[in-house]
Amino acid sequence: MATIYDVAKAAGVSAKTVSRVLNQDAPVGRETREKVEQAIHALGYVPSNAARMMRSNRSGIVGLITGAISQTSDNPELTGLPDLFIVQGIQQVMAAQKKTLMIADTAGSADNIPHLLETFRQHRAEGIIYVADYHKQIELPDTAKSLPIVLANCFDARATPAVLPDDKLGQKRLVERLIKAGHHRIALLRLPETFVASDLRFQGYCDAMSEASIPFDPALGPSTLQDDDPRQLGQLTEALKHLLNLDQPPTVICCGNDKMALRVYGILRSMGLNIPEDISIAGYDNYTLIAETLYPALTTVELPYRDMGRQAAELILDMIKQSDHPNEPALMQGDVYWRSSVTDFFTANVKMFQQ
Amino acid sequence: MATIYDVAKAAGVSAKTVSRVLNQDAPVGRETREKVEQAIHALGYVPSNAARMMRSNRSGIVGLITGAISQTSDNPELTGLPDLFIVQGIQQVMAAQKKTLMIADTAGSADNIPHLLETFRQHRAEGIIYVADYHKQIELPDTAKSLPIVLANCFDARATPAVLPDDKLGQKRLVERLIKAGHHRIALLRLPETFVASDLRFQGYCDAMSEASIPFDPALGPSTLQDDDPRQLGQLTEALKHLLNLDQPPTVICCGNDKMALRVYGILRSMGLNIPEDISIAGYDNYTLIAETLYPALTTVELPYRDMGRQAAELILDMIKQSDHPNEPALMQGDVYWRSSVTDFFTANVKMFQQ
DNA sequence: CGATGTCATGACACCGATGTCATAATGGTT
DNA sequence: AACCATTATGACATCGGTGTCATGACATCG
Repeated sequence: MATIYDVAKAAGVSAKTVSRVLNQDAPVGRETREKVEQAIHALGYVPSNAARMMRSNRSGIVGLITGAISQTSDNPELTGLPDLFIVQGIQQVMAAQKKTLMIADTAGSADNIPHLLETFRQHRAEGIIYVADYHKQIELPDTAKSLPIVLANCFDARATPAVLPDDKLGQKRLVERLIKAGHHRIALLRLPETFVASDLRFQGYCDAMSEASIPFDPALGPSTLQDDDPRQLGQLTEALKHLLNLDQPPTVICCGNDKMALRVYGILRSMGLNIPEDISIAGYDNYTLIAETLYPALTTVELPYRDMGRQAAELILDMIKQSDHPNEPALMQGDVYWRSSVTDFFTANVKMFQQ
Repeated sequence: MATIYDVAKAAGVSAKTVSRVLNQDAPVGRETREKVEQAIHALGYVPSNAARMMRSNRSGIVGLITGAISQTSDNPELTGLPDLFIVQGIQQVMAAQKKTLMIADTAGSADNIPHLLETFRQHRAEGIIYVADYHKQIELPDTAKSLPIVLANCFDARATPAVLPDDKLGQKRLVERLIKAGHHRIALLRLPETFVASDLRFQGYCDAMSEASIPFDPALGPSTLQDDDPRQLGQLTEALKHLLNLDQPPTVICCGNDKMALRVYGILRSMGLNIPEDISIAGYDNYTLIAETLYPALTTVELPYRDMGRQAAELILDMIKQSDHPNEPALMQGDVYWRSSVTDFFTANVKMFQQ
């Protein structure tokens, strides 16, 4: 590998002049510059980041940790899907700022974290972002104190700067939109309570209902499911039967997430019900693979992963520059995606009048 | 940040002795070692990778590129989902070998690649892995010649070492398993022909059929869909109607992927058909979010992403060590996941006898 | 015309590790 | 006792860049 001295010799100048050409931090004669540039090209010279870093003490590296961090063992199948969007958002900002992202995965065990941090420190990473696979509380090891750190899609008890989805507002907006479409009997199938999002979305649901002066009906509200997997199907069937057998059954069911909506589609159809003619369905996450593939396409709320990534990246860059960090987590808003799984009674009426 | 000299001073020894303690490459007196270790701990000293690298010239860094690389513009929504599993597989191997992964994304444009490579070179990455989001052919810019490089989930015309899913064998195994379950009339809804996997899986289908001496029926075989999105629903409905109206309709339909199977579920149900009582469905990808969530759960073939990642990582490490590279792409096998969306006539018979 | 300022360039030290070589002390051998 | 091998340690150069300072050549200004 060619060095700056090789280039200097080839161009007949000093190493420092080559350095100046590279960094454009001091005037260089046009003729000299061209000679140097030719030499660089001819030798295929690429400056060594390591050597640069030795003097400047600025690595330009940001560390990124994904995977398990809390002690509660997650479902390994579940992890790792949507966080990629967060990583992409982070990448965008980092690339624009000429920072380099160094990525590491806990491989499912929080025990690896200290070692990962050690590696990042060796590379003199300027800051660290930890990305969780879904909105949750975590606990960082004490080792992670010395470096600026930002949490994405998670938070801890020590008010470490965090970027979170605004689940409350998202659910509220969805329910508001449903009400605007003429729905009053709105059921909510909640995620298991172990999920932070479960309670927040329930609050959003309640807020929207009370602001529209629709009294809260316990029969519609708090159906909470226990497990995430196989047995859920039975619970879900029970919950749906319960809702459909009410004196005033709901006109729309909000599912805890798009995956649950996918299951609900299947169950309702096996009961012979059509969506949205017989009942409307909404999800949460805007997991496009599901939401857009389902027939009819699913009305849902976006989890703004890319925005969260971008925000987290900008936050960590700020913290690196000014070592000044916010106390409140940043809440990122997600849009409602209105698709054909929900009947809009007013649009329907308009159509009827037009006919 | 403390340096090795700070540690040396604190411990009352020379820097070189600290270095020896760190690297355990020469004997150090027990008492001295303990003093040094205490000093390291007290100062929170972490050796600088940059300084190390200057002497050793071994960075321990492997570069990873994800995202668009070919000129054909991909659907940005589609990209970036499953490749994370490949990245996880790579990570596992790298962590075990104490290598560090530096990740970069093309942000949807192949034009960024030269710049990414430049960055990797600056960090003196020892090799590069490029990960594609689905099995496809790509073309690397000429810049990517000097470094060892491995392609994962893609290949090029220059026989760059690659790791690919064995789509042909996967489809063959699935069809063999279907035949073993008593199916003879097996339909195949192919992916659009622009996908490399489309043809390979068709070959696998043909191989399995001919080895079982089932004559190829063009009415069942080559339904190829055009687009990936909205209009597909219409095409899919047409194709299904065509299949169901045959004199001898198929007993099972193999879908190009799990996403297509998800659509097929919806269409068939809106036609009033039950799965698998009226007709069996199989997918491809083992996209668990779909395959396990659907009711009934979907029989499908795994795309062995984690294995591919591991294989790619081992390959690049070999190439770094021995600069000896294979000419044939490594084909990774994926298992058949047998779930309840396909009727097994023999198991069914056994049950009937037992009743 | 001398003083001052800007441009263009080079010499040299330094960043923080580690490889090489030197040195001193210890213990075992002949 | 003289010699050698081994252990334990330090001095110093070096990796490849960049910061600091010095130098010479012009141009500008009062």
